[in-house]
Amino acid sequence: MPVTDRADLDTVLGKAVTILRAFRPDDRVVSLAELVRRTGLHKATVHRLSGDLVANRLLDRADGGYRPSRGLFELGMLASVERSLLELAMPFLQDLYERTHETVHLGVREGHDVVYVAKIGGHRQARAPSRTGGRMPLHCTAIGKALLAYAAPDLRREVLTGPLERRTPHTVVVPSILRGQLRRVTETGVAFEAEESAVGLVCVAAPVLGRGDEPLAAISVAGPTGRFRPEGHVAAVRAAAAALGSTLTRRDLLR
Amino acid sequence: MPVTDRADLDTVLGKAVTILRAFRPDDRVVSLAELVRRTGLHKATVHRLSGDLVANRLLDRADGGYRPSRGLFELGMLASVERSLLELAMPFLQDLYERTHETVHLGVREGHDVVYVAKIGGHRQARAPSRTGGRMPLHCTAIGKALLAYAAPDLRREVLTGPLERRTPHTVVVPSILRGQLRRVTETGVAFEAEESAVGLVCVAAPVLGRGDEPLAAISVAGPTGRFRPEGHVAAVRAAAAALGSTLTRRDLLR
DNA sequence: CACAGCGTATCGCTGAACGAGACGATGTGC
DNA sequence: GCACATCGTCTCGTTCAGCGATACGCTGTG
Repeated sequence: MPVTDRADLDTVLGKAVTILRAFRPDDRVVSLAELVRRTGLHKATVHRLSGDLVANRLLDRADGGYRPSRGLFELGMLASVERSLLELAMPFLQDLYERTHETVHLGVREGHDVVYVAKIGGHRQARAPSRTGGRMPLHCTAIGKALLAYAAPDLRREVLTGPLERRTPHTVVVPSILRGQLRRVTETGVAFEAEESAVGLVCVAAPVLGRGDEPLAAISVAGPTGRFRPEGHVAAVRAAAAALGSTLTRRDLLR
Repeated sequence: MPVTDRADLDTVLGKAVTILRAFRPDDRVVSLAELVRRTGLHKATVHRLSGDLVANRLLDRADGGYRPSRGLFELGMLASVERSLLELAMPFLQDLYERTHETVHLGVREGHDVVYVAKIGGHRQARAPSRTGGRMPLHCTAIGKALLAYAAPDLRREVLTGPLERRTPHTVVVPSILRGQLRRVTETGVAFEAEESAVGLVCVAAPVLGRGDEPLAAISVAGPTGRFRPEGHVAAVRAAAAALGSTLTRRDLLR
């Protein structure tokens, strides 16, 4: 029921963007027919526009279909805000990784989702569904809870009253419980997640606070259930987030 | 004289892409007038299309202009080849960083350029002009030389006979000298760069070889002139590249 | 005050984009 | 073997989205 940010389908540009967004992170190639199905556009239109997108180097032809190209990757990296945030954050994420040797995430809020700006991990990387540039609902991830706990009350209310999508059997879908968790986050400065977004994954996160009201981002450390003890990394995550926060404040990263 | 991949300016899509590509990595916001100047398109056209791009969440309005948005970043991350390469490579890049604590790059070839797919660094990061998603000419970077030395003879000839752009006083612009360097690269398995792309920056790289002829990518370690001794990292870079190469081969990263 | 540069808005004209539909190739079940 | 479905590609007449010349108002600036 969200006012889906659906692109304007009456304009060429809108259709092209719709086609691009029809690709999902995990498919290698998508056939013309599949694109038609996903977008709901006319076959001839998708055929023609896909051809144009290839000509403009936003898509590649491959086997029996299309896939997003390197040119699209390059374009995406022009997003200045993400890039400068990423570049400033990288040293701190590296430190954190080196201290923990677990999967480290950096995420920002967009609507009711968290968008992962960076994900770094080593060989024994947890099987996390997160991807750089990917999305997850706020309410079922540690990063999301960290962002939500420190966000504007209006936003928090919105999320708490809206439907809380169940991702795993452990996802917290009861508003009152979630509210309690968020209160604890503001008390302790860290947020936890226990297999709420993906089975087998636990996580601890801390918000990156700037001068403004809304947190600028959040940092998390994730690992597999069992071996990984999130409590053991509280100090490290908190320190990394705080250090990044004061750096960003000093550099005055504008909204 | 390269058949510049200039987008088709007779189509809406081509113009839109042209506008997007008019943004440079380092500008925060770009005014309408500046976009008009850079693209050569009509003022009214840029005005209208920029509006459409904002409506489709590929651009943001900011202060007195536009800038690439988070939506564009997300789209870019759909590029599957880059993403899967990046995800498989990350652990090895992390190891390399941890061993060296210097700036680590992963790059692939695109035309006569290297495109950086990843860049990780710590606090004492070298002041490198490289950026994730950015480009550099092949002939003046360590990664580029590594890719070039192992590339198809045709490509090597093309680059060597074409103009060799001078980036710094140290850029190698004499074909015969460059050819000699490339020969040494194939003999030793590593490529060097000494302030050839940016003053104050030295670099050592090794190719990531797969089953095919063309190298899949290259890995480099970079640091500031003076303190940083590239020779000291030869073994580490070579090891990382080899390990990644065999992993990619095993996983059969196609094309 | 004159002028230049900017963002925005208007408005007829025209050709790019549209989508119904045809067509050939391939695959699949009977 | 045939009937049928699915797919990618292409054609073609219609029409409306996109076009750009032009105008306007709002800055600064000499």
